[in-house]
This record gives sequence, structure tokens and C-alpha cells, in this order.
Amino acid sequence: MATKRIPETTVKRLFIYLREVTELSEFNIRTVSSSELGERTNLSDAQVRKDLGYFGQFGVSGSGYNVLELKKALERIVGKDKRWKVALVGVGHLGEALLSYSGFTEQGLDIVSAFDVSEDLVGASVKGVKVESFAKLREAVKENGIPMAIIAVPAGEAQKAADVLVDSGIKCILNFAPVNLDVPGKIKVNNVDLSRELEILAYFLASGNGGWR
Amino acid sequence: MATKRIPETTVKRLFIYLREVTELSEFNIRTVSSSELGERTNLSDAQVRKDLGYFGQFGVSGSGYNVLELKKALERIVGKDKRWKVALVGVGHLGEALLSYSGFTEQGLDIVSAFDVSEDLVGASVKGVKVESFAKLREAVKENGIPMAIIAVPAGEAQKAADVLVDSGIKCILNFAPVNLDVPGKIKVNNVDLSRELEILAYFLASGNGGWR
DNA sequence: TTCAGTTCGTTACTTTTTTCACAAAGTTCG
DNA sequence: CGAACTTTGTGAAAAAAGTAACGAACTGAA
Repeated sequence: MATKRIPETTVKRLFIYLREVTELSEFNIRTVSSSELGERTNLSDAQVRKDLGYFGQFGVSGSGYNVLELKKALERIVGKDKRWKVALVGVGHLGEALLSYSGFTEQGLDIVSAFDVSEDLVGASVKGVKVESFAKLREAVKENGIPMAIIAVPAGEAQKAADVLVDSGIKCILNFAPVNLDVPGKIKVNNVDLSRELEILAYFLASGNGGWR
Repeated sequence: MATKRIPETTVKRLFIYLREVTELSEFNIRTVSSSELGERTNLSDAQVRKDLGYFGQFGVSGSGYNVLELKKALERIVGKDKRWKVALVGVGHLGEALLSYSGFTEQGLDIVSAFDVSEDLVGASVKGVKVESFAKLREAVKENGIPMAIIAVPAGEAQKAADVLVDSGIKCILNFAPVNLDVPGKIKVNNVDLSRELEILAYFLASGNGGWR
């Protein structure tokens, strides 16, 4: 493997593989081949082998991958042996849904504090997390060394939220607001635009819908 | 332009451009150059021109693109001149957040009916949309010719939901459940895995976090 | 009108990502 | 053990995506 650059597309797929081997392990399935894994994930066998190949040799010729071993290896690779603190900015409907979502905790991600501008919300406790005033965001992130944040505020407020987060020393941001955040290059931003995902589907419907995949 | 295949990456960016020109038009800005548009979206000017080039010639040498014209052209291209009916399957926290989200309506996407297995929810009205029994999903989608659906049910129920949707003649699915849905190839699926988006950020933190972008 | 300065549209080039293909390694079964 | 399979890991080939470069078109000022 040496020190080769890992494509981001590969990184994304690692989580898909991990999800799959986790499920296989729950069914006590011992081994899985690259083609089986590919079928289950709609990817080619070659893609699976190449992706895993970036990180070492996990397979056995003739029989495939040991499910438990691969699971452990992937967990180590993606950093699932650690837990991460996350700050949530914006406790509207989406923010609340994110707080309620068990998926984060299961994956080692703990939303440790939530912030909102609404005085009605501040002080309330949503799913065991106390909502604090937006004014305290900067200090809280700084003091607790929280490395990542979720922005779930309206589009108009998102840049302001990002500015405060950047100032507080945040490292990465998951942004749900439909705007392009302007942040320093060293900060990694991941954008999720809920309506755009549906709009893309509408585009395919509109454009004669024929032949994808 | 002729009949050239449009890369999906380009399609995704069209929505980013559209968002930007919409904002520019609200500020009564008349023209925008590919480099300005690129700066605002963190893309290269060449990228902008190339993407738009797939669909025709919208620019004027020496001055750039007419904002209003480009906006209209993009709206037509992405099908925003139409409205789309959407079915929502699963009215948990996330489903509720999606129903409350104004972004969909603004973008021409109308969640016209919602379905859930919980008897407590059925009959209730969430944001003006009546929650119906999951048992009625098939018929409702069929009768109303609803072309797309959102799956916002727990992972364990997602495949079942997808099966019913496929059977009812759905064309596209936006899937929030962290599973790979097994559906016929003619059905377009878009997956959004909320926790994975955060996990990817955690991966970058874990992996020495140096040098992206 | 002319000229210097912009900016597009497009083709050629570069880089990245995916797929192919096959030797080497491991398995299974008689 | 040996023969017939299976399956990996990995370079080489192909495809896709992104960048660079440049002629042509347009603008605006002198």
C-alpha cells in the first residue's frame, strides 16, 4: 500500500462495505467474496478489491474475505474505534430530528451540545441535550475542543453560524443549509442539500428518464 | 450540443448554479461571468462554462451571462417549470422534519401524502398532510400516479417499503435509510445517509486531517 | 472606428477513477 | 497428492471528469 493518496470516492464506499460486513457478521456469515460484496452494494467486484487494496491485504485467494477480520480492519481504518464530539447549530425540525436520530450515537458520533437563537428553545432539553444560546457557541466549542459541527439553520443564517464556528476553531462542518459556505480552505465542509437530492430525481424524470445506471 | 450524455456530476452542479443566479437576480444583478460564478461556488471558471455548454450557449463573449436568462434556462433544464408529487413513507422525526421543510415546496416538490405503520399517527395531520396507513401506500401511489417517494423509515423496514413502492409503479426513490435497496434497474435511487456524511468528516480528522481541497 | 481588454465556447490535454484481465495463491474433493 | 475451481491483488487499459488554452466574439473608451 505504501503512502498512496486515497480517493474520496473510495472513502465513501468504505462505509458501505463496513455496513454490509457488519450485517453479514450479525448473521454469523464467516466469509464473503469481493463479488458477493459487490452484488450487495451495487458495485463491481474489481471496485471492491481495488478499494480495499489501498489499505492492505485482507483477503484469502480462493475463499474471499473473513467477515469479522474485514469488519475490524474497516472499523480501524474509518476511525470507528474512537468517539467524536459534535456540536449542533440550529434546533428546528431538522435539528430535532438529528438529535433524535440514533444512527449518530451508534456510529460513534455524540452530539454533545446544541445551540439556537430562539429564546423559547434555550434552556430546553431535547433528547437529553440541553439547548444553549447561540451566543455561547463560540466559547463552548473552544472550551470543549469540539472538532465538528452540524449546521441546521435556515439558509440566511448559515454563513453567520459558519463564521462563528470557524472562529471557535472547528475542524469540519456538516452543512444542511442550501448555501455555499465561505470558509478557510483548511476546514472540511460536507454539504447535504435535502431538496436538491429530490430535485436531481425530478431532473431524471423530466429528461426523458431513459437509461441510467 | 447534439445528443451528448450529461455527467451526473454536471447535473448536481446545475442546481448549485441555479441557486446562485437566483440569489444574484434577487439583488438585481444583471450579468455574471463564469469566473464570478465559479468563485461563488468554489468551482473553476472552465468547469462552469463546460457544464453550461452541455445544454447550449447562454453567454455573451465579453460580458458574461445574463442572470435572468441563465436562471430561466437552468430552471427549464432542471425541470423546475413543473411541479412534482412526492409520497413520504415514514413519519418519524425525520419524516416530520421533511414535511415541515419549506425547501421542497419552494423547489416545486409537493409531498402530497404520507404513510406510516404506527396506528397512533395514522389519521393525524402533519403540516397539512394527512398520515395514511402503510397498507394504503400501494393503492395511493398507483391511483395518483405519484412518480417519486421518500423513504424515511428505520433501516429494517426500508426494503419492505421499497418493494411496495416498486410494485406501485414508482419511478424514483430518495432513500434516507442506511441500507442498499434492492430494486429493479429502471428505478432511480438516491441515497442520503445522514450519519455517513458525518463519519466521512471523522475519517478525515482521524487520518491526519492534512491537505484536502 | 479602432484598439485594448473581457469573456465565451470548444477542443486538446491531464488527471482521476473505473474496469479489465491474469498470474499467483488458496480451496475442495476424489 | 493432484486436478479443477475460486478468488485475490495488481498492473495495464479504458473511460470519465476536470483543467488549460486559445480563437472568436463582444464591450467600452478614445
